[in-house]
Amino acid sequence: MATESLDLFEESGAPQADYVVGTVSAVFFASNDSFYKVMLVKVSETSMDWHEDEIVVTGNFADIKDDVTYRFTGKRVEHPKYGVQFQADNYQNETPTTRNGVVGYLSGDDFPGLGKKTAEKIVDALGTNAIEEILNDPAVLQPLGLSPKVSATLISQLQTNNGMEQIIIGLNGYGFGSTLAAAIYNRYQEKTLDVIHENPYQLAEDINGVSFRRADQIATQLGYEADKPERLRAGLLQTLNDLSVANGDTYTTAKPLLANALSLLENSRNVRLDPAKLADELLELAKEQKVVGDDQRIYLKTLYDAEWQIAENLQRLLKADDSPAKFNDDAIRKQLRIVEKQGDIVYDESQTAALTAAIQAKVMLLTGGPGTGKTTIIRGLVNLYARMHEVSLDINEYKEKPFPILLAAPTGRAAKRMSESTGLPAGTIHRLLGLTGREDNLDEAATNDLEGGLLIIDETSMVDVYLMKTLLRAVPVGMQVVLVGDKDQLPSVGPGQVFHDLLASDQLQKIQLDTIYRQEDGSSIIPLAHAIKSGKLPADFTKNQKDRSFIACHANQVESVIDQIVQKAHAKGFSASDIQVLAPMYRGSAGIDRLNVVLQDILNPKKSERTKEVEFRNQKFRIGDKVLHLVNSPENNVFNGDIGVITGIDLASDKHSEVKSDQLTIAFEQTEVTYARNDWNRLTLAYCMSIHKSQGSEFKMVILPMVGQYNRMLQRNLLYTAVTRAADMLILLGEPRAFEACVTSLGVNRNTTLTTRIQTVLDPDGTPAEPDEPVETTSTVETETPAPAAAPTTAAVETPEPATADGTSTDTPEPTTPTDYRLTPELVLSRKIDPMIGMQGVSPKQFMPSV
DNA sequence: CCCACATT
Repeated sequence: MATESLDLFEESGAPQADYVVGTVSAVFFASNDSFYKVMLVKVSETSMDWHEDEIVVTGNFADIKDDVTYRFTGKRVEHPKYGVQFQADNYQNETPTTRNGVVGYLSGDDFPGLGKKTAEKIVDALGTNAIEEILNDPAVLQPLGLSPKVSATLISQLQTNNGMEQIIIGLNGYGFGSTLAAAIYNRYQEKTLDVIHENPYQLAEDINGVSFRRADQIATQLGYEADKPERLRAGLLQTLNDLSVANGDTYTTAKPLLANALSLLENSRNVRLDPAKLADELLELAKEQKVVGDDQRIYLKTLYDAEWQIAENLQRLLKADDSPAKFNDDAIRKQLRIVEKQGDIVYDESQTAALTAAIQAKVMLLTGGPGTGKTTIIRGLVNLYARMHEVSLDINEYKEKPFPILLAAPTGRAAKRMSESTGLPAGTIHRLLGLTGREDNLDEAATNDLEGGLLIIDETSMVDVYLMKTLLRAVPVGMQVVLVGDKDQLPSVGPGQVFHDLLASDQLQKIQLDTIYRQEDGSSIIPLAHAIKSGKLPADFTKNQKDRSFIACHANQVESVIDQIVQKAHAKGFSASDIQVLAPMYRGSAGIDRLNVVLQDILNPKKSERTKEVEFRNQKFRIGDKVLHLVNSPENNVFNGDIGVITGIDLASDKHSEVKSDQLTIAFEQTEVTYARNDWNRLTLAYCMSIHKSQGSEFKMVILPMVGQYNRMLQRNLLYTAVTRAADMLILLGEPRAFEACVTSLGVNRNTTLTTRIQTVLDPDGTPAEPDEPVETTSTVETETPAPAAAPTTAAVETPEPATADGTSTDTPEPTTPTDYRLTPELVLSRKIDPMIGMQGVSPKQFMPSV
């Protein structure tokens, strides 16, 4: 057999990769949901300067056998915790090609009943490529007179060993590249090709990254007819996903769903389909429990359940008798004074009220804009908790037992900030729960049970419904939960607007922080932010202020105006790290990519022909460039969104170079990291960055262009987020109409029903609010918190009337069980519920695009 | 059109 190369994974971008040849003597770790493995390899040959027998090899490997010799290619890395490792990006089965090798392989453990003698006989007859010969045509064994049993074992074992390769070849035939092929194989294993033949649309349903259209192309190859029910259902699911999840909504309605699905199904095959059949398949999906209809709304089942489960888990935590220890206010104040003394801080009345409420609450929402002291409250709460409960905050004392306070955030960066501000360990929510971030289905994913007394989540506005459901499910009764966030920031990447909806439900205790502590009086940036929040630009918007100015220009002038501003600022002593240009999108003449090129030329020009420079994906990197790190690398203490400066470029082609591949060295605030060329996709120029990426950072001077070109990005919370990144100076430029468009178009406009679910579960007697006409919901919240003028107001601590702050809400009747709303097959079949899920009085004809 | 999460 020829050397087997799975060639399944991304090939190395490095000019020359190192290699290690050897056998796997132990597997230290094998991921459940990917091919990732950490293995100990007995080295027989290597290109590296390595004098030990064994080395730890990491990477993605499929079918590792302990008696097979592999050739791993990749690079040597230094893991901060585990020392030297070999990071393989490719590997091959070094299948024997010599006579002895083949004989050894065939007489090995893989082939029971086949001894050395028989193996020699086979090789003598068929040659050193005997394995390939047998696989091509098992009949070649016949003349050898092997026992039928031995011969059958031999053939089937060889086929199994090569099955994976066959499947990968099959997947390649359908046009799947290495990454997707690995994901598909991982999901179906040896059944992969059967699944695809049976129903190619299964791929679209199960595999992230396979769309309906992709599956439909395969189905066409396989001769699937256009009106097959599987096809119609797949089109409906894809459309449901496009209309809800992709927009951040948790549901859609029948009319757009059927109309869009019909056009998707018809256009991708250029056929006409019967809308009635499509409506039938929608009902079928409901019976299969893949979608749920509720009133006029249609949900993906997982999203429907997630909303209910968030509400139910909140109820579980709030209703529990196991209430947090009761303290009297005097005792709290006494301890608070000690905390103040130790922290060299004085809490004002609103902060004292906030801390006093939070220390006793089962579930507490804490919201406020930038500079309103959320971090101060978190730090104070941690210390107050330790004093009230007489627990130590020294993690060294918790070698055996769990730390009583859990701190987590949805992003690595926010977690790092949390850890820095409290001096306590903090991590991502995923890590807290033991999730890998690649789970197909958070329902099936096993999560850690949380232990401890207090859980604080920061940046809660970035948590989507799936993650919130999974998080709350893991919280034990009696653990206090404090959710901190800024409801006016950008919503989560995933579906829902959980933090907004929790606040809007009015069923949970909340603290609204309004007092601005961070900026001195006379600032006009914070009042601007508040004006934006309330939906209008201030009258002085275009007038220049001490800390803010506006320059009107058209999209094609943005480049030159920014050029001039930055030249001046640079001359005045602002460094590249002080100045941050923010923009909503990458493309276009006023997009991030273009502006980065312009800014790089001003702030870090190529000074001479000899200036070192490397090129990567249309970007040039030079020493001194400001760059953005795009993924989490906790082992280096560098996180998605961190900004650094290139301090070194080492070219492999340099005469004196000691490196084997080109390397960049980047200095971050606390650490310096070296990147081989393979890792450069983790970097991008950062003179201009997306507003989304800037969330959670602050800059001395923010330069913010806004033009009609950004069209659908022009939203209120986007502008709010950008403006609130500026600590000292804000320079706005562009088209006044674009800024107007931002404030008038509501950022928070996702269609969700979480608010209603919470109200139903926590306050079943209350007036059932009709869900969640987004405009109404938002205005409700805003009237509660009248946008303050520049004058600071106090924090409002609200305890909802029917809620359970004192843990004695036993008079609350049992909540209406959500099951009543669910469209189960039983209900459909028993005709207790009209299965037409909100389509009453609507004939499918109405969904037809008018021809 | 923008966006997060991970493994010994």
